[in-house]
Amino acid sequence: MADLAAAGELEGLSRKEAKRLAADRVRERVVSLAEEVAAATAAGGHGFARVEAANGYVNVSFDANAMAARLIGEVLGQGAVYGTGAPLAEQVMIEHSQPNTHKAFHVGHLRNSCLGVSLSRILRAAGYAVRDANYIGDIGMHVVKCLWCYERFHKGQEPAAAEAKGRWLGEVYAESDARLNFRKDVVEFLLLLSTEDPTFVAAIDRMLKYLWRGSSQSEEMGQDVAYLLGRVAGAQPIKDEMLRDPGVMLKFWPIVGDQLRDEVANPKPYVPQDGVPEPTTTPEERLATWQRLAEPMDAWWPEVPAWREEVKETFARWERQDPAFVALWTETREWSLADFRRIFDELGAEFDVWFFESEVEDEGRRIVQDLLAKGIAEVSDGLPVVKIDEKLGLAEPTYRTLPILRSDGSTLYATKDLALTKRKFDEYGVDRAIWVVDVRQSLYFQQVFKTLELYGFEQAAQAHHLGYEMVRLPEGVISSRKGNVPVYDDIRDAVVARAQEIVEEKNAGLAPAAKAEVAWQVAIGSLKYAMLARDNNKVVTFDLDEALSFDGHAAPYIQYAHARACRILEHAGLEAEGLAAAAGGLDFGGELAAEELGLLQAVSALPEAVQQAAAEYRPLVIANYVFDLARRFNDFYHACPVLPSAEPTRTARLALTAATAQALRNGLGLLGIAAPAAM
RNA sequence: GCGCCUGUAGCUCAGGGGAUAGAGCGUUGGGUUGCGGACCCAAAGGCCGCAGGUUCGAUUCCUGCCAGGCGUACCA
Repeated sequence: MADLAAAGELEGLSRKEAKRLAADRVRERVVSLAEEVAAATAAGGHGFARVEAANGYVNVSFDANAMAARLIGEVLGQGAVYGTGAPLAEQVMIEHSQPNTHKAFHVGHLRNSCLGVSLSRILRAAGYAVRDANYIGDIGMHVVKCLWCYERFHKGQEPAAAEAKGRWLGEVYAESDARLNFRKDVVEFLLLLSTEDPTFVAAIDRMLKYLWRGSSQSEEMGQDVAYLLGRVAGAQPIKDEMLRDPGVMLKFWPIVGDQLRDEVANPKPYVPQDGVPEPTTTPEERLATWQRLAEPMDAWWPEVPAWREEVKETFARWERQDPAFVALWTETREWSLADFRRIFDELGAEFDVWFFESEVEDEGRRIVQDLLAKGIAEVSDGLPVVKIDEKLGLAEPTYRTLPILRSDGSTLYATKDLALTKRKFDEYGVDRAIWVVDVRQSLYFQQVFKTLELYGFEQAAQAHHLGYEMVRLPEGVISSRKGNVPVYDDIRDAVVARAQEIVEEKNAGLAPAAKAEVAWQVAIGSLKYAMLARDNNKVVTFDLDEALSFDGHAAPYIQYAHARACRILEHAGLEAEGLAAAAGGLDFGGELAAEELGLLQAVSALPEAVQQAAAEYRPLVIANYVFDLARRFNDFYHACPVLPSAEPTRTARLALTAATAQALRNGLGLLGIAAPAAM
C-alpha cells in the first residue's frame, strides 16, 4: 500500500477503497508467482500426480485412485461404525426433553428432543460413554392448576380411550390457564388499546359517558369510570382489583366491542407520530381478540378471584399430601406419561434414566439446610438464597442471587435441580453433565453450577447448559393462552398425511406397507431435519406449509440420494462385502472426474464432522455434512454413469456408490433420521 | 444499569483469517431413445448492520456504536 501511495494512486480514495485497490494489486502479483512455483515444481519431478496454479494458490494432487481405493475400503470395511471415534473414558449425561405432565407436548419440546437425541448419538459416536436422562416435571403449580380445573369443571369427562387422555389433560391445563388469567388478559388488552390505538383513546371519554348513563350510577361505578378514564387516557396499566363494581367490566366490554367494530368498518390511514410506536396489531386482530375475550366474559370475569382462591386451596392439598388428591395426581400423571412414552418412541428417543421432580424435593430441602449450615446460603428477605457474586467476591453483578427455597418452605425449580445434579454426580459418577434446555434459562444454570461448585462439586465446572432458542410461528410468539401452540400430534399428523400423498404420487408401485413406512420416515425425518438444520442460538420459525414441502434443503433430498444409491447397488446385485473385498484393487480408469473427487472428499469428511459436532455440541454440523454429501452424490450420479460404464470403472464407481450410501446412512443416523432403501 | 444472543441474496438460513462469500425457497429459461425427474443445469439477485483496530490479508478475530430479541431473588 505504501508503494501505491508513493505512486500517487491512492489520491482521492477512501481508506476502504484504498485497501481494496492494494489488495487487487497484491492478488495480481500472487497469481503470477503461483504460476511460476507450479511450473518449477512440476518440472522438478516431486512425485505429485498433478501440480497446478489457481488464483494465486498452488494445488498439488496425489494419486487419487490409490487414495480412493483406500478410503472406500475403509468405509465399506467399517460399515455402520465408519465415522466413529475411539472410546473415551469420560462419563457424560445428557438431560433433555423434560416435558411437564398435565401439559401438551408441543413444537418447543420437539426441538429439544431432536437436539437431545442427535447430540447423544453424536457424542456416543465420538467415543464418549453417554447416558440419556429425562427429567419429567410431574409436580408444580401447573399440575395444581390443571387438576383444579379438572375437578371443578371436567371430572369424569375424560375420553375413554387411554391413548387420548394425556392430550386431553393438556387441553384442561390450557383452559385452567385461560380461566385464571382471564382478568389479566382483559386488562392487558385494554392497555394495548390505550398504547397503540389512538382512535380508541380518543373515544374513551364518549364510551365511558355511555357506560355511565346506561348504569345504576352508584358511587363505586363513578369511581371505576374515573379510574378507567385516567388509566386509558394515560396509557397506564389497569389493575382489576382496583375496580370497585364487579359488574363494570361486563357493561363496559360491549361498548368496547362497538368501538372496535366501528374502527374496522371505518378504517383510518395510519399516520406515524413522533414518540408513538408503530402498532403491533391491526384493527381486525384487535376485534378478534376482543371477541375471544367477550365470549366467556360474563361467566368468567366475576369468578376469577374465587377461582384463584380455590387454586391456593388445591395447592395446600398437595402440600399436605391429601390422600385423595395424591391419588388423583398419580392417576392423571400416568395419562401424560403414557403419552410421552409413545411420543419418545415415535421420535426414537431412548432414555437410560428417568428423573421426576416429585422424587427430588426432599433431598433438595436437605441440601438447602446443608448450604445454610455451611454458610454458603443465607436467609434474606425471608427465604434461603445464595448470594453468588458476594461469595465469589465479584463486584459487578454477574451471577447475582439464586433463591433456593420459597419463604413458605415449598420447593423451587432450583431446589430440585441442586438435588438432581448432586445425584448425577454421586450416584451416576457423571464427569460431564449436559442440559438441553431453553436458552432463557442460561443465567439460572450458571447460578446452579456455581452454587454446586461452592458446595464442593468440582464436576460442576464441567457442567454445560446447551441452550437453544425458542420455536416461533410465522404469526408470532407461541402462547398457551392465545391457544396457538402447535401440539406435536397435530403437526405430525399433518406432515405424515402430506408425505403419504407424495409417496403415492411419486412411487405408486410400492407395496402398501412400504408406502406407509416410507411416508412415516420421510415425515418424521423432515420434521427432525427442520429442527436440526438451524443453529441452536437461532429462533426457528415453524411454518407448517414449509414443513409440508419436502423439496430442497430438507431430509427427503438426502434420503432420496440414499435411496437412489441403494437402487443402483440393487441393480448391480453386488453386496457391500463383495465390493469391500474388491476395494484394494479399485481402478477408476485413468484420471478421476471432478465429481468423483468431490464425492470422495465428502465421504472422507464424516469422521472429522463427527468430532467437530461433538466438540461444539452441534448437530447442525452433521445436518450440513449430510446435505453436502447428498448434493455431491447427485453431481456424481449425473456426471458419471455407474452401471453402463466399462470395467474396471464400473466396479470402482459401484464401490464409491456403496461407500456413499454407508456414509449417508451413518450421518442420518446421527441425526436420528431413517434412511429408506427405496422411497 | 448489567449480562447473553442475533444482524450475510427478495425470504429462510449455512459458512468462515486466505481463491470469484454459498445453499434452499421464490423469479426467469433449459434438461428424460441413460442407474427412478422427490433430480440436475443456467440466469438474475450481496458495502457479509455501521465505524475503527490487529494482520501481508478481515465478511470471519478485537473494541465501540446502531438495530432487534432474551435474561436479570421466592415462574419453570
